[in-house]
Parts: sequence; C-alpha cells; structure tokens
Amino acid sequence: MNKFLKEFKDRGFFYQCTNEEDLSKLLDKEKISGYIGFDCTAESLHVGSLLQIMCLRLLQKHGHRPIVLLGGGTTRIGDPSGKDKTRKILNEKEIDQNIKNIEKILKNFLDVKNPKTKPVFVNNYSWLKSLNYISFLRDIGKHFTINKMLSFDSVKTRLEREQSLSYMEFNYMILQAYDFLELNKKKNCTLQIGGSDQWGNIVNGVELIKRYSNKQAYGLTTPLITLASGAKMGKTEAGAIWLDKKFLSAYDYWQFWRNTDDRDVVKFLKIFTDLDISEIDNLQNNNINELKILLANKATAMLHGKKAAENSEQAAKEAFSGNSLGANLPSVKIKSKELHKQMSIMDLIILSKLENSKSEIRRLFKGNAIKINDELIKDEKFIIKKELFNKNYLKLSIGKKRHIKIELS
RNA sequence: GGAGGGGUUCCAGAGCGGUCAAAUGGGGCGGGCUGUAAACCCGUUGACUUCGGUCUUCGAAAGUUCGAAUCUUUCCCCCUCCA
Repeated sequence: MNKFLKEFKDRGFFYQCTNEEDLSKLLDKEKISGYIGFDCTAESLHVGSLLQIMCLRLLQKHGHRPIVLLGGGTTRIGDPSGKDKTRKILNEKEIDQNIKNIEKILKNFLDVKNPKTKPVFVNNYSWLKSLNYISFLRDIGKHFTINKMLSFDSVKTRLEREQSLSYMEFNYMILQAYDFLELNKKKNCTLQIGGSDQWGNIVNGVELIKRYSNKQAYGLTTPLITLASGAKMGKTEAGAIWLDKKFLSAYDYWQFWRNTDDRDVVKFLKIFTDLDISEIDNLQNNNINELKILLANKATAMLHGKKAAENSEQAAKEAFSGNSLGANLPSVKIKSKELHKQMSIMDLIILSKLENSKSEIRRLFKGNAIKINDELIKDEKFIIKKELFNKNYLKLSIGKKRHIKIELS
C-alpha cells in the first residue's frame, strides 16, 4: 500500500475511499494535489476541524500538495448535511472576514515554505459567482438525476421529517461536486478528503469529473471522532475549543488536551500529533499522565508554538501544585485604584469574568470552591487587600481546575 | 383538504387553578475519593438579596380570577393519522 495511505490508516484517519487500490497506485506514481473544503460560517475553526487539518499536514509530509477550499460561495448557500434546519445565512462581509481568519489559522498548521507542497488557498466564490444559470444547467445539471439526489441522507432525513429544504440548499451538493470538477480542471486536483458526513457530496464530485471530463478522481473520508464518553469532539460546556488564541488561550488549549480521557490518549496521539506511530506504540506503557502532558505539549506547540506550549506546561504545574504563585497563568489586570474602593472577592471574580452570576458565586462559596493564593476563602464579603499581592499579582482559583492570575497595574 | 396530539426552566420530560422557581432523569457546576482520568458518593443547578425576602420565567398576545404553567380567545410553530 502507498505510504501516505498506510499512514492515513495507521493513524486512524481512514473511514471510506472511493477506490482505494487505484488511489494507492496513483499516489505511488506521482505527487498529487488533494483538497479539503472548510465551512466559513464561523469566525474561527475549532478542534472539530483538526482532523481535517491533520490530513492536510499528512499530504504535505508525503510530498503532496494540499488545496484548501474556503467556501465563500457555498457558505452563502449552506450545507444541509447533518442539519435539521436551514442555517443562518451570513452576509458577504462576515464571510470574507471569516475566510481571512480561517486562512490565518490554517497557516499555523501548514508548511508554507516548501514550494513543492505549499498549500494553495482557493475561494469557490471566485468561480461560483459568475456561473451562468442556463449553461450550468446544460453542462453540469444534466449529470445529476433528481432520483439520486433524493436518495442522499442529507436530503432524505429532511424530507422524512417534513422539514423544509429549500431549492437553494438542495443545490448544495451540486455546487460542491462542481467545486471538485473546477479544482480538477484548474489545479489538477485529483483527491478530495472530508468528514464521513461529506461522503455523498464527495462521491458526486468524483462522478461528475468522470462524466464531464472522463477523468479519474478520488474521495477519501475520515471518521467522526467521538470521545470515550460518547460526546462529539470539539465542544465542551464551557464552549468550543477554538483554534485561535483570540477565543481560547494557549493555556486553555493545553488544558483541553491535558484533560483527555485515559481511553482516548493513544488514539489522540496518533491523530493529533506528528509523533511516529512506532514511537507512540513504544510509549504506551508510560505513565498515562505523562502521555497526556506529551499530547498537550505537542498539540499546543503545533498551533501556538513551542514557547507557548512550554509556558502552558509550566503554568499548569504551578497552578496544580498548590502553594505556588502561578506566575505563568493567564492573567487579568486590575488597577490599584480599584482596591481602595474596598473591592470584595465577589467583585473581583465578576471583574475577572470567571463568573458572571453572583448567585452562582455564592453557591461556589458554599461548596468551598474559592481560593486566593491557595487559601480557602469562605466569606463572600472578603475584602481584597494589597497585602495579598505578591510582586503585584495573586492567584485566584475556582474549583480545582480554574486558576487565574490577578495582576495589579 | 379532513381528524387528532403537542409547544414547560441547558436537554428529555412531569405538572393541568393556590402548597410551583415548577417532580424525575440526563448534562453542567462544586465537594469527596483519585491521577487535572474513569467509575462511584454527596451537594447544587433563574436573577438579585441587608438571607427576612424581592423580581423575571412555562410558544406569543389579550382575557377570566383574590390568585394561572394550569381556564377562555386569537395568533405563530411543530408532530401523528387519513385523503
């Protein structure tokens, strides 16, 4: 089997392929371009997209060129796959902004220097916006039968539930197939990778290319990653795990990985780090917590840089060891003037944005959850005094896991 | 087009004139155990509070009543069955 494909499988990226054997041969023979499309409905990507990003990296590793399709056009339509309802349609400005942001994030992960595998960023709006309806129907539309389109899960579930599916959304799959055709023609792109929910859309593209250009293209899908607990990956109660430090600090990102369920650690090492499979297999007997730290360090370094990963590890060590100052923790600044106004610990917590409900904070007090410099505080009216600050900062903790540095300025 | 069922707090789902900020389960949060894991146990889960209470919630609006999530009217939205 081709090396890329083998690693793709060994790491647990593989779910389905349109024609594995031929794809393997092709990959042995030449360096190809493969694309993945990203949805631009959100301002940033979160961990849910990380597997796709790792696929792009893997392409690069094996000398292939990744093409990143930012769906400026299709985002204007909305993919009905896996959705019960029509999603909110964003305006042009928002979409353009999102595209810029997402491109920036992806560049953190990809090697943009090597000219042979440098990623290509494309926006399908550039070809979708000027489509001529009549010629599109004649050239492309004739290759799709309604009979078949109706049989796709994304369409079927909507219809079965008698939930409306607009003609606009119904066309999404055709547009995605068309994207693939367009990339095949323009960039000689012969592979599309996507999540398992994209299978139908991808197959459509492969078939369209076959019918329209009589060329062979391939599709590859990745499984939906679920946590051992059964939950979908990427969202926690506290919010999405964003791949953008504007929305989630490097420290919190590190913590996300550090808190991985035991049962998921090895799987995640394979998927979300660059460590060799053999190396990971050798590590399996190591202390599980060491492995989690390794995972957190590797994953954080990949996105936020080595330095940020080291700082996060250091901060975590300090935060969880107790009786430490927590100099590396994420910090919130307050003005020393504020202190003179008899600031209570309640005010401080609100100010630091750790909580925004006073009732909730009162409950936390009742549960012995609030600490300052690792000292349990039981009185919600406790006044913050200057003496609590050591070198201008103090450590504020809520529960066992949330620690923050309050800095005096 | 005809007949019926329903919209309740994060989710599922009870309540069907006062004792309802609303059972129960899930999830979340906090505590205990531990390893920043899982499992388990305990507490908590609208907001504000001088801890006495106060204020805002049961699809939307209007009404009946001393009093409504519970009754009436109109509107909006979902679901099931028949044609």
